[in-house]
Amino acid sequence: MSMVEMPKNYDSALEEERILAKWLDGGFYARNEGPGDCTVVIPPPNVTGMLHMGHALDDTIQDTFIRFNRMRGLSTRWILGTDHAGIATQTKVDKKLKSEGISRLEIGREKFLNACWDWTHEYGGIIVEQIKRMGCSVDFDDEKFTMDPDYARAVRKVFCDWYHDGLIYRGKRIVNWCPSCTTAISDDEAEYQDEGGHLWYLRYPLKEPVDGREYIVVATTRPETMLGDTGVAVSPEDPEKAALVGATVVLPIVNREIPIFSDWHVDAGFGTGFVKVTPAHDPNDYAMGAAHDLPQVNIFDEHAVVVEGYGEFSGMTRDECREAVVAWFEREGLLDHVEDHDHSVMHCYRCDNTLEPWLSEQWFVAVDKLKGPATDVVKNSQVTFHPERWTQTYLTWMENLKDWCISRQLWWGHRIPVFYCDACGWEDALEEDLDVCPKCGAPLRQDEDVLDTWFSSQLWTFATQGWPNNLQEMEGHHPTKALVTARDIIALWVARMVMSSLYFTDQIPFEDVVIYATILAKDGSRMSKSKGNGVDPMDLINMYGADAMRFNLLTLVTNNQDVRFDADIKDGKLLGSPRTEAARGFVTKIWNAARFVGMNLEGYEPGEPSVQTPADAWIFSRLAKLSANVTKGIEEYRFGDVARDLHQFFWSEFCDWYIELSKAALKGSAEERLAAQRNLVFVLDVALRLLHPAMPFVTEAIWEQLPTSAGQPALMMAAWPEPENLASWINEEAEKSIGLTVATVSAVRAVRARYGLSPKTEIACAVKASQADAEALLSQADLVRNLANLSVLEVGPEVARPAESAVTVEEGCEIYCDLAGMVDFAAERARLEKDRAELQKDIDKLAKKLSNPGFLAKAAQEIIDKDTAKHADLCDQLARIDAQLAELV
RNA sequence: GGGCGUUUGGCGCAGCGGGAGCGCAACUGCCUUACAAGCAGUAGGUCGUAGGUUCAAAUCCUACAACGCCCACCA
Repeated sequence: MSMVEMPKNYDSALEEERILAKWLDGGFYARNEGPGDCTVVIPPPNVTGMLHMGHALDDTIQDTFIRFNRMRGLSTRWILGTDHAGIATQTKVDKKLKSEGISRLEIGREKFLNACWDWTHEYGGIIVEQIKRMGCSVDFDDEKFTMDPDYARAVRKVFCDWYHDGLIYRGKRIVNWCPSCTTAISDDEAEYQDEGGHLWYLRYPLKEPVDGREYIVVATTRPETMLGDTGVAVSPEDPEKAALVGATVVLPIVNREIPIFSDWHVDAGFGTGFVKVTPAHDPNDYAMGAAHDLPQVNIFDEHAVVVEGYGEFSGMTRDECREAVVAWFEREGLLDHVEDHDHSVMHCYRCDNTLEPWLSEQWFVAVDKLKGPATDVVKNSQVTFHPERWTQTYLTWMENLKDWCISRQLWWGHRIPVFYCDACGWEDALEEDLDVCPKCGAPLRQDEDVLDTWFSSQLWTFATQGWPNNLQEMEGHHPTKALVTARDIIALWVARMVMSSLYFTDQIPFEDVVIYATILAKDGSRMSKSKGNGVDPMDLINMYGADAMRFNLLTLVTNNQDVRFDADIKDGKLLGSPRTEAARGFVTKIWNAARFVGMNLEGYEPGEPSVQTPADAWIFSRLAKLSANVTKGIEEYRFGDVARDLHQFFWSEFCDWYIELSKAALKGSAEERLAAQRNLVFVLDVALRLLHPAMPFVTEAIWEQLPTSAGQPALMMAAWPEPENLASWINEEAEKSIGLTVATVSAVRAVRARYGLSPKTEIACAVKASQADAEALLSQADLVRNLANLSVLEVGPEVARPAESAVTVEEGCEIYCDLAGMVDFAAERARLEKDRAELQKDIDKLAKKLSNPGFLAKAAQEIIDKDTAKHADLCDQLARIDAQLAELV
């Protein structure tokens, strides 16, 4: 296809496939060597499913940033990978197997892991294809996975080093246990949900009456846990109960004798002021139990079913047990009363089951030594958050950080590399497997648990770059430049990467953390599968093209923390997205501007751009400023501003005016035509380069047709228009001069529209302007005549106003359109009077301001000067309108 | 309970101390050979409420309201 043959509409599906193949075949996605480094790691998507709008936004931002830096010649590489997402994937695979009538427990660990790998390959492949279709220039030839052998070695080394350095320890703790997934999950993975519940007031008899009291009353939301009570606590600041401290309670049902003691955890004002203490089933009670040496009685098994030894209650689930216990108390007359009580309950973020605080043996990372350095690098701005406010989120989390439970009772994940000898009690963390005990020779047993997914993904910036075996590979490419991610994993992931990277590489993992807004549905609710209101990025690409989706997404990148995505969805099907459609309109606009240039290239010879007309000087000046704004904007991650700047320039300046202005020159002499061609090609070429990071496909498709691309491999590898190379084009006078042209043409067009005069009707126009302005305008008299369809254009300081004319006052000029015999002047009079009233209002306002002594005394001189000039200008305009009104009969 | 964000024309959003903007939608007129997914023009807002600071407030401060998010706690 040549530029002359470009079809009217850009076929995104056709071009995207072709261009993508060209980029991939060209090997352009591999590392680009150069001075300065811009290595970026993709936040690895979970292999659990398809990409959603969050990924689309995330990846668009990164790709725009990467393409920009690649064009600037930096050493760029965008590292691709996916995350095994332990619990999430295991849940999905479990479900899939269950639907086939297969149970995980039946087939065993090895076969189950094979099923997980199959799943990973299938969905990992889909995700990679989707990333490709978005135009993301990641290094597809070197895809990482958090369970790759190399990666696994890195994970294992980290575990062993921390184990031997004393940062990893094992302990019996209360953890958030999911009885359905039968695993511990971290605090960060637990979700609180408010639920309506009850407070049951239970009577616990005292062994010996105290001051005549035979029983005390405790209030609880979880009566079933009373089977595990080993104490009753009161507040130390509760004088009424002081006498009871030290007394003994006989726990109903189990007849256990338990003490009453005082502890600061207790709030005397809540319930009865007596708290039943169940150290094995509540984090606070655990702490109290530890402080007061209470036994820990575990009443639940891993499925939250009551264990043996509790008579009729054994074998009951939590809920059954609750009912039975309450019934028992009621029957025995020990149920004092019941109140409604709303409270929040922890749920598993995966299966949504109610979590059970459960005492079990788990592995932990001690964070004391890690949090200090990780706090410092953010406080001293080595790591910078964009927008800046997320710094606080990070620091607050870091400050309140508790030891991290890293073991999970799952199969899919990195198995904990701790080996035990049951014969002699030997135990160690090993980087290589060992079969027999080095001490006694007995067979060894490896820990059954796997590591939390975040334990492996915390190494993402360096374990994807050769660490620890090939430190050469990382050299110069770590720290990475930017991490672009969602705010909900600042704590889970970002913070942990900082901690581990500082510990193992002595470097921060990245310099900038870019937090993008959460994309919400049109009505402000979260997009979710269950609601069926989620937008599939692939649907958007199919409907509007990847460039349109990307551009639309970039316009959404502002300081906001949420954005509503304006898409209509019905039953999970995308009906349309007005803003993406508008973005596609922009793509089409770019395509057609290029098509115009292509249609006018006959006789073109390569050559430098040159200023022939004020319009040339003006567009070059605008282009130079655009380059500066776009460059700075991308450097500062202000993608919304960048998108708006590009749109404004290309559409409102280049297309609406420069192309229109160039039409006359294209019809001029051979020299004028050639100069115009060269200038059009030049501006289009630079504009395409500036647009390319945001809209890679359409710009590449056009650019390869441009004469300036001859002999060059691809726009994505072409040089970035550096602001300093264009700065000499900046020309304020030219911008002013085109301002006059625009004002004149607009004035005539407005007059036409106002009086319903056809664009085909020629109008005689006269402009009264200063000598300098008149000269500037006259230099483009032909253009103005053309654009406004004028029969005559008269310009000068002494031009006379035709008797029956419409007058526009703008830019210090008076623009007269001779309308003799064409219109009703009563309307013109009314319009002028309306203008006059508005002017008068502005003048009064300004006059008031300028007569305010406070303003004159305190305002900056330049503001005063500006307002004074403005006031004079408005008064001048008013005088002109008055004069015109006087002349209108 | 602590923190954060948002509130600007019908819709989606910029602006964040000196005369209220953009895109879409609306209305009017144009099929002007790059583009009707276009062009030209018009209309529409006392910038959530109430105070305060300032010569000057959409913009800064305080309180309040609505909506949303995060963290903590809830025997």
